[in-house]
Amino acid sequence: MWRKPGCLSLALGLCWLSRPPVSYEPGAAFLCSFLTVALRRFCAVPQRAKIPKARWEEEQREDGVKWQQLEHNGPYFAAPYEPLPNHVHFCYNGKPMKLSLAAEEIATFYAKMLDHDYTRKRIFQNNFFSDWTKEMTPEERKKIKELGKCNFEEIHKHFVEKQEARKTLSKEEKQKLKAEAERIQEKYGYCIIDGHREKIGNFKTEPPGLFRGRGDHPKMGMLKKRIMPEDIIINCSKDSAVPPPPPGHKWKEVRCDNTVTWLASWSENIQGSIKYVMLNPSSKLKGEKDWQKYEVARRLKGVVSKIRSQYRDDWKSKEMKKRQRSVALYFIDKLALRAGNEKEEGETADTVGCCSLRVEHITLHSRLDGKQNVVEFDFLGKDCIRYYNKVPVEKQVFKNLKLFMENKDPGEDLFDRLSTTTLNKHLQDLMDGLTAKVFRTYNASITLQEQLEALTNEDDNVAAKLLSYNRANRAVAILCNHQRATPKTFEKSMQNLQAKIDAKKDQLADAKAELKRAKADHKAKKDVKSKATVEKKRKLVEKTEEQLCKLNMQATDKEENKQIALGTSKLNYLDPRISVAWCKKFCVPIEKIYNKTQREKFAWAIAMADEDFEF
DNA sequence: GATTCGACTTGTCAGGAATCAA
DNA sequence: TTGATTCCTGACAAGTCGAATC
Repeated sequence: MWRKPGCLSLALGLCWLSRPPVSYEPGAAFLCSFLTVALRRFCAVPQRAKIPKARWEEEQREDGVKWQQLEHNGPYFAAPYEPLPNHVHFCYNGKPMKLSLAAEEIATFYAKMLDHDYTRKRIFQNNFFSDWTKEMTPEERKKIKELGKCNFEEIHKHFVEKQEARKTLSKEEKQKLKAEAERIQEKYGYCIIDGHREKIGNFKTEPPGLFRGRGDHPKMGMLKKRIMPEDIIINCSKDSAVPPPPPGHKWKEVRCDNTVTWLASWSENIQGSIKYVMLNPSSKLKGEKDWQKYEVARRLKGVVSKIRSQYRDDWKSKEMKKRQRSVALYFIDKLALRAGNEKEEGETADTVGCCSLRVEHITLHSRLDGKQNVVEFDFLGKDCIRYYNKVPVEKQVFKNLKLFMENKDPGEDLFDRLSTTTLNKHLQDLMDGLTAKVFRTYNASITLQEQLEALTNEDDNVAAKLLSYNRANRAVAILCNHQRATPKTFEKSMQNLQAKIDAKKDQLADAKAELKRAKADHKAKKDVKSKATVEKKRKLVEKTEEQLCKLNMQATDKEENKQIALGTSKLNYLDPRISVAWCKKFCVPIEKIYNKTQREKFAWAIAMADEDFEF
């Protein structure tokens, strides 16, 4: 049996299958191969004995091997350091001091950030000064002893002026810069993968600078070193031309590993982690992965009630380990908390997720605001974004939490018998491919679908439907705790919008008065001309009413969106097929909800989902 | 079973491009 | 045309999670 969404995919897929890769057009070839894989993976796959050998082999490759051919031009390197002009001075203890090139370059990194909050933080200052002195000459080190005596003002001013000068460039000069950027993009920004030309996501190496860790990151201000060709590992296919390193340099390594998706990589010096050059989200490879992710979440839909009833049973388990696991899973499911991996102390900011919650992060209230068994969460999550929530929970969960907290210090782990590894192993046993983060994807997508169902009114105009869509999206963003700081210009732009609304109201009142007059005129004259005037005025009233309605919708949307960021959930958690289906069903142009880049990323969903799609 | 490493996704933010209003 | 505002994009930090290693 073919699954329902697969039927359409089948038709589209067979259509595209006949197109060879060389006749590539971004959308077309993408869908061709995309739908081929889809047909195999998510529809009922024919038995081994019934499919040709070549196809069977291709299927076997899917899980391990990602590509057969990969060609690219390597990464694009940051421009070399340009020394400061002679008239720009660094001053120490009130006196100008000429720095060595290496020390001067690092001083410019700090100088550029002078008006940023970072340079007012003690950790940032200390880390910077410590790393800076390491790069100084012995003479400089001898002389420069205190950051407080360093004056970077002139250097800062120099860069501000440089930036201003860029803004005032002539049209021709701007065109020239644009053309150069396009040339670089054209040369380094694309690769050939299995016969298809694909856009690369980040083809430039990260320039040197000062590390901007978020929150109270203990390493903020440390020097991020310049990446050289000798640091780069190139990944390309054996039979393709190896990209030439910049003259006078060589690559660290050239390898051919087609089980991975990166084109180049290097190790960064702050945390010792690896950075990668990868494909753009619009690429077939990324699209396939995105699709797989949502299919796993859709499979969870089929087993979630069973999983929920099991973890409820486990709340009463005799094994402490099971109890902790079941309560943690309940939080992950109900509150869309992240898994919460262990982190090395002192290496990063102190943030937590579900499994790494500590006793100090929750407060239990038997009664609060008229509700029973309330858990108050207060902790810093990813990127040091505060998670604060008061949640009434089932009595057994409340009892368990009391038990988990017994005889523990505030700094101790709430779930001391649990780790993300053991939790995920358990989830894997419940459903193939299930991990903690799948719950976030599942709950986000199902919430969007349910909210759209509840909020959309078929008879509304497009503006009202969009407000409903954004409200549904907002419900998900709140669930996932995607907060943002109120934009600095919020109040002003709200005032501007209100002024527009007031002006439109006046306009409407005028239009209505004119219509009234025209009606009276027509009543007296009863001729064709006056009748036409009435129609004209009536249309004007209708148009103005519609415009006013649209402005009101915008104002409501803006106000409700003040502290919520919709982008992250839209890009990473909401199955795009839900949105595509909604657009088709309610005749809303897709451009109203996805911009160009988003449409490219979700090309697979736009081609695949019809109005009946159900997550 | 704990730890580390590698590969990937998710998330925020700054700055430039595009759009709008005067 | 210009300056203000909004939107979009790229940069890059910070997560997740599986595999390798001890």
